[in-house]
Amino acid sequence: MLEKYVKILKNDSLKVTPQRLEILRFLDIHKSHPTVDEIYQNIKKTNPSLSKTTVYNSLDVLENHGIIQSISISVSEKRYDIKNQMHHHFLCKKCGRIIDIDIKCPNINKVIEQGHYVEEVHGYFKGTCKECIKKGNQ
Amino acid sequence: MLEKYVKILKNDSLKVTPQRLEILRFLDIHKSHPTVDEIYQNIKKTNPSLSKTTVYNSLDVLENHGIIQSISISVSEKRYDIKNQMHHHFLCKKCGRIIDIDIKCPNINKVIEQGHYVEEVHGYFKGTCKECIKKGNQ
DNA sequence: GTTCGTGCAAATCTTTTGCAGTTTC
DNA sequence: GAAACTGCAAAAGATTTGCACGAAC
Repeated sequence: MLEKYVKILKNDSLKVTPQRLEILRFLDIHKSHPTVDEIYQNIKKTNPSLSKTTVYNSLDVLENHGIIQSISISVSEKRYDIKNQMHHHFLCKKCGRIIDIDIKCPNINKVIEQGHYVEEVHGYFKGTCKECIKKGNQ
Repeated sequence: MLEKYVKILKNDSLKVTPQRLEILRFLDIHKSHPTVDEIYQNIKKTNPSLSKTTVYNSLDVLENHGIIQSISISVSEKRYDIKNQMHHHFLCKKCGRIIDIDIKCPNINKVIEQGHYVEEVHGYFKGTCKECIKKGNQ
């Protein structure tokens, strides 16, 4: 898995550092849309010298190169996600989880018709997730 | 126009204060999706005693009662918007404007089919707006 | 008169900046 | 060896909290 990211970093002429690889590995394994602090705290366990500044720097660089994306689904902090095939997000207001929604890009053609050039589409849905409904979680 | 909002506040058994009315009036007139600070600075001009805490408090209350909505289209601060009929948002990466997009709710049925209960849908599009394309704004 | 809202100051939390030292290529 | 990256400490920016006073009903 790491070879894939080594290749991606090199292709973008970014330096391959252990910190960047750990962040990418973490995002690849944990599809939980973690916050900056969650990423930092977890990687710090095995790399105690890690600094939060590096996490911020790396996430910025990786996002600018389109390798990861940030999700700002109106919770206090930003969350991050590996940018694989296009998908959207559902925020459960009951349990707070953010769930991937794999549907086609919503009416993008209508926006293009209006004359704008569209590079990104983010669909954010909010409500109560399937599991919370089952559990009767109010 | 203010009568409309007096009625809405009373219906929700919220107290009708000049601060809340001014905030609602500001959001109703300026469809520019202002930040907390923009709202604060503008209303302060005519109501010098206004405090930013009150702006935060009022926006929270109004959002929780579904009268306004916040937009977190991955710019640093939250932005606010009167919640009228469903619409989505386009962020121009060149000029920074947020433009209302009046299209039908993107594939919401697909999400409902997956078993979730959907209350809100926010479509965020990013790219270059019509005007910036015309101007050749890079 | 009671409840709710406002405004101030201080605190908290997230993110950014400047810079010296280190690593990558 | 040059350019890029890391990590620390300090700064900045946004938002929240506690609380006394004031306004709304």
